[in-house]
Amino acid sequence: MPSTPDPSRLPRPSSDLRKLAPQKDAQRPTAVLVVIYTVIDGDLRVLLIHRSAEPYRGLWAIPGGRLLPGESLVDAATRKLMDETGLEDVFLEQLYTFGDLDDVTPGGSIAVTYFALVDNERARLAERPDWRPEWFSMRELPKLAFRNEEVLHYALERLRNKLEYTNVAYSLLPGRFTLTQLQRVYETILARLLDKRNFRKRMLSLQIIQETGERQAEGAGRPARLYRFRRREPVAFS
Amino acid sequence: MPSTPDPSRLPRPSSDLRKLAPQKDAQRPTAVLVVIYTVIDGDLRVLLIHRSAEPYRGLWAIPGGRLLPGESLVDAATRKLMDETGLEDVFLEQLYTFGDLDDVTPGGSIAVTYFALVDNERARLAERPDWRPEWFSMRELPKLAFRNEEVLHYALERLRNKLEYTNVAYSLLPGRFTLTQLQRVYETILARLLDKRNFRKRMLSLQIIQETGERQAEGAGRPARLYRFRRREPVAFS
DNA sequence: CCAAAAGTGTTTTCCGTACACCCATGC
DNA sequence: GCATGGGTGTACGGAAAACACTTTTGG
Repeated sequence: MPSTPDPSRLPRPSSDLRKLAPQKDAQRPTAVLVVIYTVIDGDLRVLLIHRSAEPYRGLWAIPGGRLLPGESLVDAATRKLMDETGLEDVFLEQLYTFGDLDDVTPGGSIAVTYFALVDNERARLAERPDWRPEWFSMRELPKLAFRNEEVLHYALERLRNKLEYTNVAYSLLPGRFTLTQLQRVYETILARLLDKRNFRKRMLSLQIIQETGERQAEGAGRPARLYRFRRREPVAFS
Repeated sequence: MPSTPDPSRLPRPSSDLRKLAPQKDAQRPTAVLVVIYTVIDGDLRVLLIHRSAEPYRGLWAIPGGRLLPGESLVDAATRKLMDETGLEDVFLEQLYTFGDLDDVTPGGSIAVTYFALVDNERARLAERPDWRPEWFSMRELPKLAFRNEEVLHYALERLRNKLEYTNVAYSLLPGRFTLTQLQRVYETILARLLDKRNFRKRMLSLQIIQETGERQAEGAGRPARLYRFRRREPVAFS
């Protein structure tokens, strides 16, 4: 964006700068990355892409790519998410913009990162021989390209925060779910056990979920009530 | 950043794209903007630059500019802050990355925004006839360029949040200050009155400030004790 | 002595946490 | 009838919120 130029520092003729570093640096390349999380088997997992070419061939990376002409940032993130999971109406939020991930491109590049939460049951991973997507447990990450560890850990921190004071979990669960399922999701992401009674009390008092009237039996044991989120869009508490 | 290319959607020969929209869009120009807040006379103010050239000549805009070759994002923000205020060791944090502010540059541009908090007493605004900087009350903003209103309101929201659970106020006050001064800063930013006793109890119990042993009398009235922040760097509570 | 600003405690309410047993169903 | 998972209430402690008067100084 042009915005305000920089006429303050005096002894810096902009023509000189232009000569030293033309387009290349003034227009550093920009990519959009999307950290996609899901919960499978009580395990927080992240979608990574197997790199089939240099740089970092053979390592794994957060899905992402360049902006298309005329495409907005969030549209690019939405498109990547759709490409990789087939999903669209899920939680997706800008995370952070990194200027220091890329140690390969001369002059560096800029990565605008987003993070998304998907219900594993609904996600359909793209099937391709190269640039293959795969879910990885956050507890056993493979070797990553482009300092992507940093992005993943930052995203996890944000996810944990969001979980505490918003209803983002809606995006990790099917339309109807039991309170135990919901609690498992929370426990998985927060990496600690929660008290069943306190958890239920809190979820119900926050008014973010409601009973459906339906029940679901799984194997032995008393059938569980099914609930749904009142709103399937981000809502912050208090 | 190159990261994972996008080999998923098949019928899109990249050579065609290149023809339709060459460098221009694949490397959309990037600027760094810095929202700089201060508190003057119980008023939250923001530093704006008077635009001396098109586009949006005569309107006011958030200070910002292009990245220099090899410069990191935070370095660019730090440099802008220094250029405009002469200050360096103040609170500065990335805010958000906007892709939709610029309705002038063909193909758009990307604005990575930061926000900073400065002590008005220490700030020395750049003196220049053109691109003149000036403090504006957030309650009486002038006509702004580039949808900058959106950025300012988002920044204010973040500032209010940060104020509640971090010590960022250190960056808005001189090294020594009275509890009443501190309370005024909080009230100004939060736009509501606070209870003196509860405020003091909280500030002291959080252990973020400490007595200096000094006192300060201003006009009539009992002299106030002077305090300082224990740490002049961002710290989150609890 | 009076105006002006600093400083100080107690009570109540609310929320988070700790904690253990009964209920409904399948096999 | 027993194993399995679902479902429930109460007591405690700490933090936030409400609320009014005394103290110290300058003029």
